[in-house]
Amino acid sequence: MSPKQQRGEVTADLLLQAALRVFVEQGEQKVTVNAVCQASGVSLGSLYHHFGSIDGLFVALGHRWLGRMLEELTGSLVGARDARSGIEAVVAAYLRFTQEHRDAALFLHSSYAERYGWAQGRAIRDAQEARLSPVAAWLDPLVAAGEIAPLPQPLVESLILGPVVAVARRWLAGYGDVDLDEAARVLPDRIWQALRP
Amino acid sequence: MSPKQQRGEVTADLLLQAALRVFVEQGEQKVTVNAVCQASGVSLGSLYHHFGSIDGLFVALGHRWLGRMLEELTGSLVGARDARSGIEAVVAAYLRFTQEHRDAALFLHSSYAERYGWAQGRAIRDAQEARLSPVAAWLDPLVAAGEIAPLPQPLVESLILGPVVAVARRWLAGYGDVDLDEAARVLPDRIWQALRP
DNA sequence: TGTACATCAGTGAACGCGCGTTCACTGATGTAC
DNA sequence: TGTACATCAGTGAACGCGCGTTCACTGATGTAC
Repeated sequence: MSPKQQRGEVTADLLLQAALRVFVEQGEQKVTVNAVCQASGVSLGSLYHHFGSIDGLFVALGHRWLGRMLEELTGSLVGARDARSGIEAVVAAYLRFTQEHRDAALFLHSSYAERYGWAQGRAIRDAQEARLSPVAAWLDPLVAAGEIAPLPQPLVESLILGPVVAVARRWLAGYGDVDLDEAARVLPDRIWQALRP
Repeated sequence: MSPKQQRGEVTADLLLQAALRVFVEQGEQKVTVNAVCQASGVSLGSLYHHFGSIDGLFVALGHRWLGRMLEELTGSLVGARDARSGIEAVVAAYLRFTQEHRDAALFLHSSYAERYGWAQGRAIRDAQEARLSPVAAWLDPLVAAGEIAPLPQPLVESLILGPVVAVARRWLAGYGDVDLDEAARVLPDRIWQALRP
């Protein structure tokens, strides 16, 4: 299924880009094979050649952007020495990604993630755990070392990512009542206050 | 459109219940007119008589449950004297609602809310503001009085509801790694630490 | 370097299915006198 | 209390549209010798 020639890669990329564009501009319901083909200039047959089905296209789109998002989060944690700086890094990375890839962030925050998980059955578990994996893996030793309050891991994660996701969703909704830069400045300290031992 | 006879109300209720059931059991995609009619034992024509369209049914379902949820949150704040007790009340109310109405909570946390908003155009603004309205209205004077840290209102809301929503979503996903009762016990204090002046 | 062949990539007409919706109708309920 | 009538509620066959998918085919690219 993965392209073996360069032009194949280009075509697949055109389709993925078009799918995201249609999703953002026209809504999830309108992401049909015809709409994507028309928006990309690629033929119907090519879509099936590369992705097998419209669901396959969705899965590939989610895979691509979830992967890129995770890279950002993982990368942001590499240089973090203590809990505080790590929290700051993750918050900043999440909000920066949201700002720089608004379309993809809208897609990732949509119901797609759920259906993607459902369709994949067990994969929902892995996918979801993978999603939080870099953050969770980074947190575990800190909680054990007493640098973070002794709470169950899911609660720690929720206290960190919950406010960030909420702010991101609000910004994505486009009310204009949220400033991501300000949030990146203000939130880490507040979140840290919630987590200190 | 609203029923004028008792049996009409019963029928409409059967349809709303069936729609939620199909949504939870078979997924958003499968909530079709035929599926809902079959699950409810109500005829196709009746669905259209009461709701006008499948979208109308969705809108009514969202309206019903969003309303009930807001009632819970609003009610929980009536007896709250200070910021701490208010936070505790809201967190408890949100998690209790999630636990007691798992199906409805799944629906409310789905992408439906977004499409509902999109379809209604401007109403997205009102709906979303209405959603946070009880909490926001209760917060404003507290921030002004210096009982809560001087942050923009959206950030305060995100710091309160963000972790709660994150925990609720995680519980709804069914990994079984989250205990809502424990969360209701632990989270309020942590959230309060994040918000104290 | 040239030729033959296999594989990959791209195309678009055609198909069938299931969706949302309509409509003409029957039956139940409420109301006026 | 009884009767006539209007409105509300319920029914399901029928329709048309657009969806995802298939398929037989052409063209491009890579490879073996």
